[in-house]
Parts: sequence; structure tokens; C-alpha cells
Amino acid sequence: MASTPHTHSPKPAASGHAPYTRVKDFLKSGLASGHWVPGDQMPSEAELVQQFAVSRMTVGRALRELQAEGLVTRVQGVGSFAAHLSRVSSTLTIRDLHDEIVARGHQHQATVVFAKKEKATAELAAQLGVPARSAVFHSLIVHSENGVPLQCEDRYVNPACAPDYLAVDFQTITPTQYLLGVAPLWEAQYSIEAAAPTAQEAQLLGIGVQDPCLIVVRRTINRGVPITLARLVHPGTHYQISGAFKP
Amino acid sequence: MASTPHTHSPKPAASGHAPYTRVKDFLKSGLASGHWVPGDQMPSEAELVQQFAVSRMTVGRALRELQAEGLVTRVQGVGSFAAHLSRVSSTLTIRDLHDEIVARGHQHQATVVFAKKEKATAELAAQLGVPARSAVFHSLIVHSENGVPLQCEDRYVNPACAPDYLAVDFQTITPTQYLLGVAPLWEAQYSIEAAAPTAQEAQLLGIGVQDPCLIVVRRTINRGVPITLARLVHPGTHYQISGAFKP
DNA sequence: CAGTGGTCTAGACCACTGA
DNA sequence: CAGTGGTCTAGACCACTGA
Repeated sequence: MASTPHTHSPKPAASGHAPYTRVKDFLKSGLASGHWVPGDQMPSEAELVQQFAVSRMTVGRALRELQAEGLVTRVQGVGSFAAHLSRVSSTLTIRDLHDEIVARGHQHQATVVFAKKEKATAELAAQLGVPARSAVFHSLIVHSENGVPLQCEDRYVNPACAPDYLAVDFQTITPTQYLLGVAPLWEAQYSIEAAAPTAQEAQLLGIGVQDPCLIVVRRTINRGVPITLARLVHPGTHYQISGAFKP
Repeated sequence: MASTPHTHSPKPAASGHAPYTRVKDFLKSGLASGHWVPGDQMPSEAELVQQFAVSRMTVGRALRELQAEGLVTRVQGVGSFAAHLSRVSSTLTIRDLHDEIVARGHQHQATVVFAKKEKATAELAAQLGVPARSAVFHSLIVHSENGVPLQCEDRYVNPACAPDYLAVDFQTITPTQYLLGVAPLWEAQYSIEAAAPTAQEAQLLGIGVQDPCLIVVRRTINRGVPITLARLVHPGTHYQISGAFKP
């Protein structure tokens, strides 16, 4: 039975952990305890291979994932280092508003203030990647949860990406859901700030012109082509973005 | 020369791309074009191995990374599927305020309103994981950029994690930087909302009590132990959170 | 030059699923 | 049972870095 390649695995692996997670956890706890502080050189792949008696692919995976998590910086030809944590990246989950409201067991209602074709200003044209003064789609929709206005969605759309945008029934499907259908893969740039609403927004949301709002401005791009630019205004008293992060 | 193991690599790989990125890009563009819509079964590892003439490790890596990016859902024994994109996770970068200001070439100034020991209320004690009515540290610091108040930082700290917190000179080092030193690895939960400041915050920030503020509440945990709870109030006119995401 | 990480291969054993 | 993904090994070639 000399050539039988292990019928019984030689590695039960502590508490169900796969070898690569054992290596990862070891490095992680060294970072958490301060054994390596930012800038310190971590053990090389070869050292970890010896120490854990695993293959290089396995320690490579552990280190690669720590790099993806921002905990480790790796430089080819030089080594792996404990990352500087002054920048911590967090994961923010942006859900479609309709889904969010329905998930709470509430009723979602969309009121279309207008949805029309418009000549783009120079700035808007640049942001949407269309010629200046060409036509773009512009919609203004108020979303309510159980009758309470929750978001004022002012959106411009690149007609090349969604030629039928104006024919969509936004009481049935949100612009976000529709646009995800015509262009499923997105990248986006966004900013979040607190500000007072415009007079029109205040009226649509049923709030005062001085009431603080959480405003998200988001520009969405699919395969290099700008799709849409949205200004989402939420009454501060009714809206919160929350999330979690691990550094 | 029969047994020579390729002196000349047989795979120049289009435009410098590694094989795993070619597989990844192929799948990604199929998702972007709508060739697979959410819920569709993607090609199996075995099929991709054949199609690209690469090893299973290689297609495995491509699929694993797409899963980590939230584009693909994989189920052992069943298959890989195009993910539902209604939840899109974005990366939000939270930088230390000091670094951010210095990076702009400006001057950062911290004014310590107070830093003291305090009896925790029941709710606070629960959040920090300490016994009710035990002592916690409480600091209130205003951060300014070139003399303009930018953030009011109201922070509670678990004394077990940072016993010397009150002795720190916060004009030299921010609480964030100090706490990163004593507990280098973090997890956090946070929420972001728009609201009016308290009267004290308005006064410290030099703004009106009705001016909208962007308020971040963040609870930080290290290895399961709560470290600190912070309420960060920013005048909406001076502060913006921005970021980017790829779904 | 030795050491480092980046990546790949061709096989393997395994757990899990659903017919 | 066949098909799926989860993971591992022991080797390999390569590009890059810094002495």
C-alpha cells in the first residue's frame, strides 16, 4: 500500500478550519495583538510554508486575502508588510429603496412629478458623456413608505443607455431596478452630505426648508459609459445609512 | 529536447493579462452585457477549464474573486450563479481626520473641551460592554482645518482597552490614532444621518442650531471587545463623504 | 545573485446536492 | 450516482528587488 495517496487525511485541521484560514488567522491575530505594527515585515511565504507545513499556494491564498482586506501590503521582490491602517475601507450596502421598504413589511409608493426629455446643460452633458445641448431624460420621483415621503429622486439618464426610459411605469418598477435591467453591471461615484432641501424638495417631502436632509449624489457608469446621475434627498429625521466594516 | 519544460511560454496571454484575469473578464463581461441575468447558472469550473484550457485552480480563483466582489453566488454541490444585485456593496474610505486635513496641505488643530472620567449610564455601559454605573472615559474635542471647525468629536472610551486615555495629548495625536495604537485591528458599526446639532455643538462649531449637520455614529470593536463609541458631527456645508463602488 | 512575491499546472481527496 | 464546488499539494517559470 506504499503508493496509496492517503485514504485517511493527515490533517484534521483544528476546529474545522481549512489550512489557509489557519495561516490567515495566525497572521491576523499577530496584527491584532500588535506583534506586527504597520510597516513591519511579515513572514515570507517560504517561512510560512515551513512553519505550517503547507504548500506555497496555501500560504499565498492566505496572504492574498489579507491583502484584499487591506491588512497587508505586498511588494513583489521585496516582501509582505503590515499595512498602515489610517485608511480603513468599509462596506456600505446600498439597497434599492423599494426592496428596503418592502423588507420592512411596509408599502412603497412612487409619485412621478415629471419624466421628460430635456436639453442638457454643458456640465450635465459632460457628466453623462453626451454632446452639449443634446437631449437627456430627466425624472423627478417622490418615494413614500406607508404614505410618508422618504426620498426625492432627481435623476438624469443617458438616452443612449436606456432609450425607453420615459415609457417605463415608475409606479411598478423603480428607476434603479429598471436601469439595472438595461445595464446590469455598475460602477459608481457618490458623495454624501447634509444640507437643506430646495424649496421644491421641501414641498414634495412635506418638510420645512430648513430641515436637515441627507443628500446622496451618485453617478453611475457601465463599462465606461455614464448611465445616470441622481440626486437623492432624504429627510434626516426619516433616513439613516448604516453599515459595518472590518479593516 | 522532448522533456524540456517550455523555455518559451506557450501563453503570451492577451495584453499582459494573467489567465485568471482572462477568465474573470470573460465572466464579468457576460454579466455586464446581460448574457447571464441574476439567478442564471454560470458555466461550471469544469466547463471553463475546457474552454480556456487552464487548470481548475485558475478558474477557481477567477470565480472565487467574483464571489468576493458579490457578482457571483456559489453553492457547493449545485453550481455558480449570477448574483442578484439589489444589494450593492460599496467601499467607503474612512480616513483619520488629521491625515485628511494634512493631505490637503492644511493645518489641523484640536481643541479639547473636556476629557474626563464619568459614570456610565445603563445604555452606554451596554454599548461599551462594561458594568452599569462603572467609570468610562468621555472626551469632547473640536477639530478645525485652518481655523474653521470641521468636526465635533464626542467620544466614550472603554477604560479597560485604553487605561491611559485621559493622559494623552490630543493636540498631538487624535483619539483615533491613539486608539489604533492600543488596539490595532478594528471592526465597526456605524450610521450616517443628517440632523441639526445640539445647542452645544452649534456653539462649538460656530454654526446655527438649525444648520444641517452630517452625523456619523460609530461603535468600534477589537477582537470582540467594544473599545469606543463616537458621535462625529460635521457642518453639512463643510463636509462630504465620498467614495466609489464597483458592484 | 539570492530572496521575494505572482502565477500556473495536473493531479488529488473531500463534502455536498439532487436525480 | 454523477456533477458540483472547496481545498490542497509539489512542483514549476517568471518578474522584480536590492545587495
